[in-house]
Amino acid sequence: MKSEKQEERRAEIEEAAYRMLGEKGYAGTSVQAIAKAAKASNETLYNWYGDKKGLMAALVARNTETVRAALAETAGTDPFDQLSRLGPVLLGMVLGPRAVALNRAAAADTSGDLGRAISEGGREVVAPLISDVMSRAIEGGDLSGDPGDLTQLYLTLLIGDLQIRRVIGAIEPPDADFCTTRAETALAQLKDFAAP
Amino acid sequence: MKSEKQEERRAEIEEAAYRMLGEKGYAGTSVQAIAKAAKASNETLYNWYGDKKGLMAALVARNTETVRAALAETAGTDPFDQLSRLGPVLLGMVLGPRAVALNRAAAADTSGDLGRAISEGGREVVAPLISDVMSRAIEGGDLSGDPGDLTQLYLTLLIGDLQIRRVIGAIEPPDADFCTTRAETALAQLKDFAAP
DNA sequence: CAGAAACCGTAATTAATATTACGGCTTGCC
DNA sequence: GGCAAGCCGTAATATTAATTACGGTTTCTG
Repeated sequence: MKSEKQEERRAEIEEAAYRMLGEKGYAGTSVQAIAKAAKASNETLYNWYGDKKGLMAALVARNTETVRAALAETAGTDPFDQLSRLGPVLLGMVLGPRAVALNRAAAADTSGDLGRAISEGGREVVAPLISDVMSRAIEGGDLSGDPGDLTQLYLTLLIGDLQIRRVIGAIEPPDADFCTTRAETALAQLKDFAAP
Repeated sequence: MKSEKQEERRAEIEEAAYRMLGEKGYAGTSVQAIAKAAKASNETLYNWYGDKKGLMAALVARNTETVRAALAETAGTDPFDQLSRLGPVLLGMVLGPRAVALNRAAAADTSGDLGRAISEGGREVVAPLISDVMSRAIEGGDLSGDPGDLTQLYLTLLIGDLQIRRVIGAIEPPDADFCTTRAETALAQLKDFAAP
């Protein structure tokens, strides 16, 4: 109700939740443990979030905001410029601890609610943004094709199956260099595919 | 020990395990439930597989065999022919209930053992197979580039982020048409990209 | 066929954990 | 100041599931 302070508290709690998820995984993270880590009470967590899944949903929402903000930072005039800045950031987030933890939680949710929430807050927020860039590139005569298709292709080339492999623990967290290189490759391939 | 009969029994048990995983997910599937479903005893499961993770590892191994066998079926002389037959099959398996169930189990395994096992039994069995096909295509003058790179690119174009989206429940199981179409697209893009 | 080993059904054991409850302290509001 | 609501620490409840145990039966094995 009193947004100022409580909002801050929520941030702390969700921070703690991320920390626990990262350390112990979804199944290994109890609500009580999160409460203890955040020095909050069990009661508060249940009052605020409803249940464990509700808490996860809140994490997803917060992460969506973070992603949106980070990508907004990369706005630019030249489409390729913007893509080359956006690519590594996006890849880093998609493979970063938060997205991975949330995807693992969603994988454990048989209802599929979390997964859909992630999808809506992730892909469906990012895609329009990239689609805009593609449209500008097409207008500028730098690419040809349908903006939506190009967006899908770019995301495929950029992310590919890296995220699933990261989520199941088959690969280690990548460093910044890797993300940069991969993003460059993806962009180069995109240009090649969709040359006017 | 007595391979004939016990092997059959194991198959039944693992069949039941897959069924339960599909219905209830990893966390929702208890070893007892599997035992009951397979009309086996708890004791037997623990004797044979050690623990729950061991059982999952056995499922992974069995699935590896299935994948290998299915892909071996698609052997052919013309590389593109083979790819166009192999693509839909591979995609169907990767997005099928078994692979999805196992990936979900691996996502819940903080040790990463299952994930690595899946990776070794999946990607690392499939990749050399495709790499061979690529080599033949290159020798025949139908493609150019490095076989390993082309394999990675093909897998990226074919699978992309479909598997993670499927694992978190963001998309429904695909039908055969979808797999066929997507495989055709991936192949076309590969040809386009790696034209000699 | 006898003895042993393996297996089934069923239950005990043990640990967590999601969720609820409660007495006491803080804090904003009148 | 005083009170009402919200929050903390702590504990109770209740359920679930991993793992172990055991008597009775089936199945090998010699």
